[in-house]
Amino acid sequence: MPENAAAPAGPPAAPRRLRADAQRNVTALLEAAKTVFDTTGVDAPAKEITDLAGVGVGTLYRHFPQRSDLVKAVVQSNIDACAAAGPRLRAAHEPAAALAAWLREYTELLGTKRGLASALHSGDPAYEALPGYFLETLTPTLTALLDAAAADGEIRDDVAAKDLMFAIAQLCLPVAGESPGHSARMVGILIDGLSNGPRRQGRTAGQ
Amino acid sequence: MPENAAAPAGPPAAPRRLRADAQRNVTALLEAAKTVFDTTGVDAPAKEITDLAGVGVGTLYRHFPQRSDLVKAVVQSNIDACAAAGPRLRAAHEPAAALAAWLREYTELLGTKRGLASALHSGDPAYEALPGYFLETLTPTLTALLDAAAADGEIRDDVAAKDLMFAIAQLCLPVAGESPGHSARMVGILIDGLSNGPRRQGRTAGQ
DNA sequence: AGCCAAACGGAAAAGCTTTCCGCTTGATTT
DNA sequence: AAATCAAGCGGAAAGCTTTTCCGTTTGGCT
Repeated sequence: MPENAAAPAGPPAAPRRLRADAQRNVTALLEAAKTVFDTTGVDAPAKEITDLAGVGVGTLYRHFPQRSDLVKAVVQSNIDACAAAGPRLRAAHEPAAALAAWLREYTELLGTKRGLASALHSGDPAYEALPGYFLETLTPTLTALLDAAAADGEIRDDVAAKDLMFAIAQLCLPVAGESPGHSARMVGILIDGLSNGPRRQGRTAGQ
Repeated sequence: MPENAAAPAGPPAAPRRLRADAQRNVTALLEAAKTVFDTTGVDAPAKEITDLAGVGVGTLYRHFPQRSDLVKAVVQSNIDACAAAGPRLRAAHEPAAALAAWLREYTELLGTKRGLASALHSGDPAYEALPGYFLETLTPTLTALLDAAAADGEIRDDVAAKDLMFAIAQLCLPVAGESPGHSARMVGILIDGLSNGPRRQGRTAGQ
């Protein structure tokens, strides 16, 4: 029963329509936070984010009452972006290629956004809802991609979206002493393993 | 002037022997931290810990220069305790029973000490060494238990310690919307699956 | 134009971690 | 047993961060 309009993947939960400048600031903050989290880490001081966004701290805390609300919003935004990539890739590529490309994007979501993994596992009650959001948002996307590729006969049809998501998540867990690209390489092999067709070289390994 | 001395499984790294009262305080702090982390969470203020331990903050920071050092020490202590349980259980029970009991202890280590999982996955460089310590310490313990039970023919002999450890760790990852006992139940099933003997009821399910 | 609630900025408050230093005390020597 | 003194202690204060507060600005509306 969300009756409010225009809140694509909003920050916390917007009960009323935001003023134009406020909406702009929220977007700027989210963007800045994404950048800073990737650069300095999730523990970066709020000041760094507000400076980059060009707003005062008061503005940050108006929209994200707690620091964790901002982290949560960024993670959700990353998840949303990954989900949105599904239809886009499907429109631009053949089913199997779209699937492979999306899985690489998903891998990157897990591997490069350190904040995501730690938020998911932190045990902090503020992030309790995230794993659920993660699954609810991404499972349909992957299911659609899998179904399309399976319908074409390009890949095996006995893999459930959720299983694949978990398996890749598992592969992306950081293991002490492995080079950074290790996870991506393993996932590449897994992706190749989905294929029904003849072995192709360089499809998932190269960029 | 021999400055090297015994440091059983000390806090950070003790280059010289501690004075008796200092040793007592370190122990008290570790004990207090364990309690507080389990109660209030890993983010509990240091004050709560020093109060419970009955020491001043200065004392805490003398022994654990950074907050993360204390967390690290507690995690290591938990790992050590789990490792120490191996020989103890082996002495007190038959091989297969000892193995099952130890795996339950290991499950508890993963499941109830929220701090461990989040420290392992946090990405904070302060905890980088922990996954390695975890494996190095627990793998030999489990290997010994497995070998003993396998030698008796009580369990299958085609399971490597590391694989089992990872599998259980995987089962213990928190999944949104599952009851708290879910992980333990699943692990119980896995443990039963190791057995070569006739199905027994209530061995791993009950407490 | 003029109104005013929404939104802003940033100073101040609150809270945590970490440092500092004068005082206390366990161990050692005499 | 007393003296000595470096190791160790406690807690006040410094340094950072997050969070609150409030006077000022401004977008949306009439």
